[in-house]
Amino acid sequence: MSDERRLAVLRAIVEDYVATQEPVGSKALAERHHLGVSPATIRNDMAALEEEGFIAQPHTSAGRIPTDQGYRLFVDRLAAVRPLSMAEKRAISTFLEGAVDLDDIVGRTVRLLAQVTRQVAVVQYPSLTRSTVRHVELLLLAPTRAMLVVITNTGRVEQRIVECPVPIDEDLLADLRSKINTAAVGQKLAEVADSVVELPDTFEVAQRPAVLAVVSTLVESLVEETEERVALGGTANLTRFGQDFPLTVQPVLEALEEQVVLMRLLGEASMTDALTVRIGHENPLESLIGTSVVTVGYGTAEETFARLGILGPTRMDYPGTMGAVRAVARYVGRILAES
Amino acid sequence: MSDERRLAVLRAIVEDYVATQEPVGSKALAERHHLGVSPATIRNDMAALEEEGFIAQPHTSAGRIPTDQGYRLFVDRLAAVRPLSMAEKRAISTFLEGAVDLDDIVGRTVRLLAQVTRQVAVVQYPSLTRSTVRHVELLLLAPTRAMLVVITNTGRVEQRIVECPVPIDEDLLADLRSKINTAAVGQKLAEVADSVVELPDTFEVAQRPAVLAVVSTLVESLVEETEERVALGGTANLTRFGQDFPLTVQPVLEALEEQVVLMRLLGEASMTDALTVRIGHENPLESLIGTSVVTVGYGTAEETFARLGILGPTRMDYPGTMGAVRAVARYVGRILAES
DNA sequence: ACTGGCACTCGGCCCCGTTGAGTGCCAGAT
DNA sequence: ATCTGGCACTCAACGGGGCCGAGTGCCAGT
Repeated sequence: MSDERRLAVLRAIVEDYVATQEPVGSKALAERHHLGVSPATIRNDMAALEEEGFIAQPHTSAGRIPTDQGYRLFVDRLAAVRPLSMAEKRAISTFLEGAVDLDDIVGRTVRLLAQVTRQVAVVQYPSLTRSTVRHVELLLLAPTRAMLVVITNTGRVEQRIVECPVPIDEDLLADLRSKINTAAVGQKLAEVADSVVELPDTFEVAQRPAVLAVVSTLVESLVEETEERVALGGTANLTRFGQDFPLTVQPVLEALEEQVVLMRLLGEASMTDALTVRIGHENPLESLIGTSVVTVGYGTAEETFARLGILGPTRMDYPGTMGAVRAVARYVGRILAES
Repeated sequence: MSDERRLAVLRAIVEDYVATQEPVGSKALAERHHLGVSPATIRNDMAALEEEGFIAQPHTSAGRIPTDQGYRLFVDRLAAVRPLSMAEKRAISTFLEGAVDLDDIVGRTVRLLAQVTRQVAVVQYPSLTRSTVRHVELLLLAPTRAMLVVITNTGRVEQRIVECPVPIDEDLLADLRSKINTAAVGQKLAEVADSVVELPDTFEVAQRPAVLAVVSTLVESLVEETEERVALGGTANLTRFGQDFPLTVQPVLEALEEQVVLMRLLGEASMTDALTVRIGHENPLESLIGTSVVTVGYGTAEETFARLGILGPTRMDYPGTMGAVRAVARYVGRILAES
């Protein structure tokens, strides 16, 4: 029994099932995909595939549907990422061109992804961990109250209010400002803490409390704000999945409301820019049975900013979805590199 | 036929239907609510109520359910806003106390509302139109590039990059900064444009291009950023509404993804702080048949910052929901006033 | 190693009778 | 006048029975 044909049968099953959403039987398979064998032969192959755990039958007398394992094999060995048409590419490009700031870029991206893939889209904001400091500004709001503004190379701006134990004067502030900038500009956020920790020592003792307040707020904000943000869109697409899926809609919606969960879905530590597909049980959440997650990193050639991707039922069009996700990621990376 | 009893019957129907989600019949009504009359009498009242359009029967031989008009009457004349228990109030208070910045406050509020009402929650960010300028800061990033930061009394911070046709020096910038602040601080955002428009005239001709660039960016940003933002949460609650509602889940989810639509839901121009209830067709969207929107303004005693509210099926617990929405709004207003 | 044939299983569908909640109406009671 | 009890009627929901057909596994034959 040819091993190749068995794979062909699996591929056919996945493709048909994804297209029709119905268990696919040997007869239909033999007709629609012109593999030159009879239904009976296919049945034997199917029996073998089932034995190995790649497909299953919902009821005794029904067709087969792929298991998570079956999809996995399909994605790994049978599916080529389908590139997008020129028209699609152009549409993506022009839609993203119009963005005016970071929020807008991310917002557009998430809408775009949702629309193109017709799935739920998730986009991480460019990671602060990897971004560098472009400028740090200090403003005096009141004698004992300053404002700290950090601008990153990815266009993100974070601000904090610093309450000072003692009054600060403008001269001190200016001095501090320039020293902080000298120490921090160009550094990755994570490294800034080390660079500024010894700054207070360079000031007179009387000034140290104020300096310390500012520096510690800076360090604290960098650590704290490193927490990643995530944008979400296309949840309406969840309802497209007929009557079988809705039982799962609830937990999925719940999961999607938790930032932390979204972060985990996007692949946690796996900070490569590789296109990854997590199928059903491979996901870190138990409540996501029946759903797959397709993600990829985006950024410039040199560094990955963050990840984006989609979430949908395991029975999705993997080649097309993967192509769309990858294409969108590329354009977003390009746009961000320009700005 | 006593008009009062007819109202009592309507109230009973609404209450029972909201509780059970099933059409309510005359017999059950007579039993559960001890109005001292027989089912037959109630039937007569029901017939009258139906005649007037307050209730309807889904099938010939089924109980009655309230119409949108029926709910309207219920809300207007029969329902008292139910105040929350001490425990609930305390929970709200402590949950909101922990917030660290504006985003956090809004985020917590939306989660809180969703949880307390078990509906979809919507919270407008404090309106920039009504807020005032607390401080304007100018930083020189490069000789022809400045950064403009506007801090409002509601804690919101907006920043813009200003590209200058000619180099600016620090002295000019300092002068401009102080003049802008003198003119703008304390003003409502909408009024700032008028206050600063003549500023360029007070500078030397050579400096005007630079000043103009900054001022026009300021004005532009104030106009543009007046666009309201909205936070959304609790969409998972949409799935609670059994099998009849899900047909409507799709359009609702779609609607909720549009910021503009959300803004309209929250009541557009109706910038009072009054608790308002829009029932079914009263909503500005056709796709929201079967859903009601309960909103209220929040802010300080003097001014309303924005609105917040929830969205759920017309068959909701109005007294409880209204109470919860109002209570949350009060606490949010208080928190914002403090900070 | 593949194919055609065959018996078998079982979910989906349609038809149909039963059930029971709920209604409207009317004649009688208060 | 107003309410009540009784009564006939309607109709959605439920469940059982029978049919159909897609799909399977197995086996004997090419």
